[in-house]
Amino acid sequence: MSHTPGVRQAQKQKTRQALMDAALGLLEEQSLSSLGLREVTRAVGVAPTAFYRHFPSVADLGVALVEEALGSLHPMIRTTVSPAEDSDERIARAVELIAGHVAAHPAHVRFIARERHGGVQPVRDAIREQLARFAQEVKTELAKDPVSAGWSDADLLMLAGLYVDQMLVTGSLFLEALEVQDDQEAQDDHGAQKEARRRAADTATRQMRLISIGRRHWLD
Amino acid sequence: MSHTPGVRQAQKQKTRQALMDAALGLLEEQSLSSLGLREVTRAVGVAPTAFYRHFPSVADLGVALVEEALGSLHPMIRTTVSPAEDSDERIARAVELIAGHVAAHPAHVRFIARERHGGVQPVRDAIREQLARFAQEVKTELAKDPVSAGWSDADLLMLAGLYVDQMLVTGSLFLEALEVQDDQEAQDDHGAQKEARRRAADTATRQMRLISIGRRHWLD
DNA sequence: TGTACATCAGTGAACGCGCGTTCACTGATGTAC
DNA sequence: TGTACATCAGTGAACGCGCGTTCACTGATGTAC
Repeated sequence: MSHTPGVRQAQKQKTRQALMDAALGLLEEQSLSSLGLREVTRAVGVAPTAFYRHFPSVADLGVALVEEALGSLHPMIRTTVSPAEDSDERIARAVELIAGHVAAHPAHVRFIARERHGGVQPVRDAIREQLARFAQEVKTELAKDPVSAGWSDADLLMLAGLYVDQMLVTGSLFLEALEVQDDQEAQDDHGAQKEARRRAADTATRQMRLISIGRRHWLD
Repeated sequence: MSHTPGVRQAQKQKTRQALMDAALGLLEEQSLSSLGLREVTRAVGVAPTAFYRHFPSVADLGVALVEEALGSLHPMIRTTVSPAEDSDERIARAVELIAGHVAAHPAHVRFIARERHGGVQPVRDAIREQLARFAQEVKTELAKDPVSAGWSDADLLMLAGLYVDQMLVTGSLFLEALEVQDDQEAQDDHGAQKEARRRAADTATRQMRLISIGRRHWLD
């Protein structure tokens, strides 16, 4: 190859990803500010000192995790909020999308919920920045909707923020529903977890519907 | 005195409170799962072993802090949500009340925001329980309002949950506004912090107003 | 294609340090008579 | 009121342990010619 080494870089990237994956796993039951560097390297199976080849500190690994957890969500936001024919249908689609994302990446969602107000400032800042970007993107989509005719910029951003916060609240709600199964350890076979998930979806749907109604009558 | 010792119990209570106060102070810049027992006793000026006379572990101190932070808020909730003449006036009162509470007890508010999804399960559980109580109390007050005529129980609880979540979102918003001052270190004397607080109040007011509008048109 | 040198991801020993917890103790406060 | 004994909040020494970070190293991969 011309200039990109190949094998060596690929192996490095693999180890780096293994460190992030191991950290994310360990963070299911503790917060970043108590996560140890040795804990992470032990879980991966490399020497503690290898950590420094990839991150200056655990906090920097945390910032990388924020990017991984939220970076890929921007395109999804765009398509979800964009104007649709029926409001109820769009809400149902958004709730299902959040439910699916939480089911597919529970550890990422938990990490963001936990560290958004957590004890590590660079990570809090990275999350705040990503959420602000989300709000701007949602605002841009909302502005395209005919329903937003006559809305001030400040009001559009206010509503976008409400949607972003509500997205996180809904994510946490589904996360709690996922934890129901762990509690009962398969002794109840007709699905208390499914029931919890259904109730979470129901609550989230109604809340979004109420916000949507408020939106339609905002300029009355 | 008859059966209550007095001096000894009072001194014990004083030390216990000092431990809680010191912990709350230390928790401004870290999360509970990384707070050390020795750190807390050092801040108070007692021997590490004295800690065990008051709490079995740091997690139990955390649960006591949840009680301290949220226990006294229940009466406030009741009077704030209860039916009022004018909706906008009630919203303004609620936002001011939250702003005042955050200004008076920032460390308590930060602690709740941080540990609600934090790494210490007993503390998460204690917070969840208190918030569920809030939701029930809000629901009871909402039910008394003529606006709620025809609402199902599930819808009332859904709205109560939305209000409780919004209360926490607003609290966090004011908390962020408080941190603006620290960043600039008095080099800007015409109050960037006051401006941030005003914008937080403005956003919170508009969001609550939108929810309130959605509420009024829920049964349309 | 083959060789000689450079790079650098991962190693392993070593360090000083603060941690949580144990234990027997002390001495002021509380209780019984 | 005075005395003798019980209680118990706070002490201080000691322990074994895992932590983050340093350093010189090794050996596979990459590069120059």
